[in-house]
Amino acid sequence: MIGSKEHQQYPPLNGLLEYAFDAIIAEFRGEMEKSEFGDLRPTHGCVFRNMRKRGLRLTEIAERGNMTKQSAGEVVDDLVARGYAERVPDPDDRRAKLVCLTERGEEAQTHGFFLLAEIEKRWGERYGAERVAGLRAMLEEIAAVEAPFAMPVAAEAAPAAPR
Amino acid sequence: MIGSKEHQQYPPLNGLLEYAFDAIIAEFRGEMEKSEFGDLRPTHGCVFRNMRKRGLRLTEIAERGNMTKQSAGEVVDDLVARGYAERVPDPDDRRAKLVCLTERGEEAQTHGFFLLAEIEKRWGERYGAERVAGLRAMLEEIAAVEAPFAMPVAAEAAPAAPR
DNA sequence: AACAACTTGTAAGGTCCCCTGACGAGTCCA
DNA sequence: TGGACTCGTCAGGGGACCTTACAAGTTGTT
Repeated sequence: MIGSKEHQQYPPLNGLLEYAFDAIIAEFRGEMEKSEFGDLRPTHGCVFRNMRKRGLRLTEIAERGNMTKQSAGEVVDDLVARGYAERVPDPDDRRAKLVCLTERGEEAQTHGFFLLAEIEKRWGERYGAERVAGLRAMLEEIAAVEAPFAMPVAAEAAPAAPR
Repeated sequence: MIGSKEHQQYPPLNGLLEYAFDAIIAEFRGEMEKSEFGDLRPTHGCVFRNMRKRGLRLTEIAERGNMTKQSAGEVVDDLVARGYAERVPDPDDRRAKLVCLTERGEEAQTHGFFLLAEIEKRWGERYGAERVAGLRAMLEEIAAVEAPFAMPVAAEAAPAAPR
C-alpha cells in the first residue's frame, strides 16, 4: 500500500462522490434556508433543474429524475402547494398537464442556480479553478454515458435550479 | 460551451456528482444482488467501509457516516440480525460495545470492495485510466477538506480492499 | 471520595421520500 | 371501432433518516 504507485481504491469511489455531493448539498441548504425560499428542499431540485420554458410533463420529470411518476407527482404537488409551480393543461395532449414555474418559482430557480454556481466558484478558489473545471468535464462525460436520461438535450438546455 | 471559455455551470455540480454516484450504486447493487450477499443494501456500507480490525464503536460509525447514533444503531441491528456483524463489549469502556464483522461479514466486505474496484477499473477502461485516477485524486482532496470526519486516519486505513 | 458534567448506546415516535399495484381517461394504430 | 399503449392519480407501504428523552458508565473537580 504505502510506497506503491498502484491505484489506491480506498475509499471506494462511490464514497468519495457521496462526500463531495453531501458537502455541496449541506452548503446549499444552509444558504437556501436563510433565503426567502427556505421551504425548498433538495428533492424539489428534479423540477427546477430540468425546467424549460414550455413546462415539463410529469413523465419527463420522472424520467429525468430517475424516479417513478408517482414520486414526481408528489414533488410537484408539494411545489404547487407552496406556490412555486402550477399545472396547466398540455394543449397537445388532453391526458397530460404541463408543470410550469410560477413567478416565485422562477425566482427560486434563479437563486438556487446562483448559489450552486457560487459554491462551485468557491471550490475553484479552494482547489484550483482548472482542476474543478476538469472535475466537471469528467463528470459531464460520465453522466452523458451513465445517465443519458438526465442530460440536457442541448438546445433545450435550461436556465437557472436547486437540488 | 463550445467556443466559450466561460465556465459552464449547467447542470449543477451536485447533479453531476449524483448521476455518477447513482450509476456506481446501481451497478454495484445489481451485482451484489446476484451474489450470496444479496440482502445487503447501500446503507450497510457505512459499517463495512469504515471497519477496522479491532471493531468500531457505534459513535464512530455515526460520526464517519455523518448520521445520528440512533440511525447507525439501526444499521448495526440489521447487520447483526443478518449475521454480518456482532457487538462485543469494549474492554476499555464498559458503556461501549465494539461492532465487529463476523466471518460472513468479512467475506461480504471483501466481495463488496472487489466489486467496487472492478467498477472503477471498468470506468478506467471506458473513460481513460488516468482520467479516472485524476477524478479520484481530486475527490480525495475535496473529501479530505469537506468531509474530514469520514476520511481514513492513515495508519488505521482500511482492511480487505482487494489488491 | 463525591458529585457534576459529559459520553455511550437505546427506546419511542415521527418525517421525508421514494416505491408497488391498480385504475380511469385520453391517444394511437390496425 | 376495438385493442394496446400512455398520461396522471389514488391507495398503501417501507426504508432510512431524524428528534427527544434517558439509564448506565466515565471523567474531572473540588
